Amino acid sequence: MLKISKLTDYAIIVLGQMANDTGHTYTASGLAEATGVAAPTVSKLLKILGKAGIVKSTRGAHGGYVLAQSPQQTSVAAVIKALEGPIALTECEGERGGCEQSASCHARGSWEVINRAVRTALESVSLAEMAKPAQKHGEEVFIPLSSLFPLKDSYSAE
Amino acid sequence: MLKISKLTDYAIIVLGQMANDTGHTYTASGLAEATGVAAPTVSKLLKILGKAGIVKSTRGAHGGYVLAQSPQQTSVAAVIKALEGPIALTECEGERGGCEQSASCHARGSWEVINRAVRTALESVSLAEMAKPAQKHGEEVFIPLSSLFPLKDSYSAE
DNA sequence: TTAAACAGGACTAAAATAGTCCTATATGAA
DNA sequence: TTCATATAGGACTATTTTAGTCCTGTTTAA
Repeated sequence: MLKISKLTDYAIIVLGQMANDTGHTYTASGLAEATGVAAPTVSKLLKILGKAGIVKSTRGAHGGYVLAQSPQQTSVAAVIKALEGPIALTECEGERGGCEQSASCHARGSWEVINRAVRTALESVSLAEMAKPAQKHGEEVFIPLSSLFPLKDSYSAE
Repeated sequence: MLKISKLTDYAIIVLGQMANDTGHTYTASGLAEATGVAAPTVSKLLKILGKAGIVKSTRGAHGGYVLAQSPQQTSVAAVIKALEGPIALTECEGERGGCEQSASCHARGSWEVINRAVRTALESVSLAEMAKPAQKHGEEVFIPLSSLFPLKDSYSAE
């Protein structure tokens, strides 16, 4: 499926909650209650997000989690990457020799272009935008996706 | 995972093979041999692609499959859609009431923007481009992805 | 010292995918 | 008419992923 996992979905919701008050330290159980996501699940994903550097944790009494960066600086891409690994629609990226489909895989380069497009789209949306309160979504969303396509340029620049 | 399934991957490879000679009628077993994909698997995916109208089939002796449209007219998005359903990163699309995460899902509208971006990226790449013979992919791929972002416009036009 | 919280894994259950196989139907040719 | 070739459709199993829970250890404030 070309879908994000539920864990990633929950992560966006939980992080969106944390974006409401970046000065506050949130506990896992508190976030679970606030979002309706099961407590062990919230705990699990916060640990992963902690390792990825998306949230910072404080242990011990009065401990908890805060966003490591502002909601504006945290991209959806980073969250997906933390929970699901690098954003690529096919396996044949990164590792060499994984896909030895004889010589029939002319498609690799094209997949890379597609991957890049998807990646850029996801990098262009910040947590702040995802967390915005309902504002008649569907007709009034203005997200700066314009920087998306100098694709050809970024390609040759590499 | 934000990945396409193996079946979809195979489909692109098989369709790429068929794009080589649009006048020729290919049998499932012949395509299996040519691509290295297992015969039952090729057979399975061609049936699905047939239902979706991406290939046309002829039964009986001397039967087989041909592309229903030219490789230029067949988009990667159409192939993914045929095999995996509508392109959407989250479930909360289409059906109403699937995601009753209380009121905490402010994210829906933003997901829709992201979905649209991904969908557009995939619609912008044709089978012809995926099937191109190796041409130093990675520095020489010119794909018309420019039409991608009148996103805001297409939004309000809905 | 104790209670509150995170850290790190281990583990089970459920769901999705991958892959194979069987039977039925259609078609062209001997 | 019969036979070989192919697709149509679906059932089925095994494997892999994902989801979700739980346990044990460590840190810290009161």
